[in-house]
Amino acid sequence: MGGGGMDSETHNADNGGDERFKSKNLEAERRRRKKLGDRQLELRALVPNITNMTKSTIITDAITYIEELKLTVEELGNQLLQMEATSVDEEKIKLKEIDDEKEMKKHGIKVEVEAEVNHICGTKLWIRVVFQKKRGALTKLMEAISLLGIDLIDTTITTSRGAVLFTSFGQGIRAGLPEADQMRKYLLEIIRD
Amino acid sequence: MGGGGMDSETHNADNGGDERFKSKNLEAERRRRKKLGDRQLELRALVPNITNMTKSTIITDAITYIEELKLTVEELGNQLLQMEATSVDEEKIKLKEIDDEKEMKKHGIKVEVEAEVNHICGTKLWIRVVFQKKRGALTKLMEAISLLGIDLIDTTITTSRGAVLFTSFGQGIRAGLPEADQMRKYLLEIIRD
DNA sequence: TTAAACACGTGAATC
DNA sequence: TGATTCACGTGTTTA
Repeated sequence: MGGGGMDSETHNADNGGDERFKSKNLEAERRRRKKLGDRQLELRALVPNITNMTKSTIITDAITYIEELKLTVEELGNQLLQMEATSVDEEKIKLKEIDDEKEMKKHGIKVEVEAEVNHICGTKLWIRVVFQKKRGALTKLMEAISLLGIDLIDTTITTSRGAVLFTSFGQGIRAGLPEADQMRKYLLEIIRD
Repeated sequence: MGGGGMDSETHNADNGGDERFKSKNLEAERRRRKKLGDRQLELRALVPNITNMTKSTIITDAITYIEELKLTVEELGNQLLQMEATSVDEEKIKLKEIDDEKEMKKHGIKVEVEAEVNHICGTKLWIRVVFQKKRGALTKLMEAISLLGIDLIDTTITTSRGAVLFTSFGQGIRAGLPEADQMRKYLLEIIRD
């Protein structure tokens, strides 16, 4: 930590222990340097990727760090935008489902799920299911019916005011078809989820 | 732009017009200052919110800017994480779709396939599919239609002599409904596989 | 030793 | 004016 450029040759032998000249801004300049040094230290502490301790490199590292952060922000923003764009449809669907639910309630359809299974003759049967419209519900219902071993001969599906009416005439393909009431309860469970 | 702290009192009258002393590192120090100044300028150019042109404030502004960027990155990351968490279902659906496709190929419906998709008005459309009866085929078809973003308003399914006639009146729930012919080909692929 | 980095005190400039 | 900032040349330290 060397002394400054203050002229060291003009040593004052005549002035004794007194100070030589003392610029007015000497102390102020010291404060300024101190402050600046502190700032640089703070900046250095904030930047993670430090290549060197020198003053120039601190600033350089800070620059590269800022650029990295900017890039990261941009990338994240893009990803988020893309995500939002793709999930807009999902949101719409959900909103539509809510609308369906509200509409259904508005029209006083209180019965959430209703199922009826009737044997007709032999393995022939008749199914009627009423439920609130919901994504995947119909597919699950048909899958369940298929798993019960029922072949759908003639089916009508009608959607109205957020409700779905499923009516079908079918036939069991296996010998041991379950009881009607059992099937009904099973289908109810499926639809109720 | 004043001259430096070089001792001005030790003025050399004897050396005439020649340079006075010229420290060895004078030029190097000039280069160093130049470089440092350039870095600071670069940093200043990179930071948008500049409160003051002074050297200290440039660094201060850079610090606050970095902190802002960090915060922004964190926020965006959290949002993205949340979004990804909510869109996991979407991924699951897609994976399930692939699985179902494989399973469908295992079951296989190879003959007698016919599909027709007609736009009616806006997102409303009419679908007709004829195919050979096979276990699970109907379920897959309905799931495919659901995946296309089509709400089935009114549907009739009739089975006769091993063939299935599927007729439906539906409506797209998403904005970007594919072209009729495209959907037709998609349904054909689903059924044929 | 050389070369680079640094802190210092100072004069000038800016507000 | 007075307070503050800056660039400069220098001596010293460090690698």
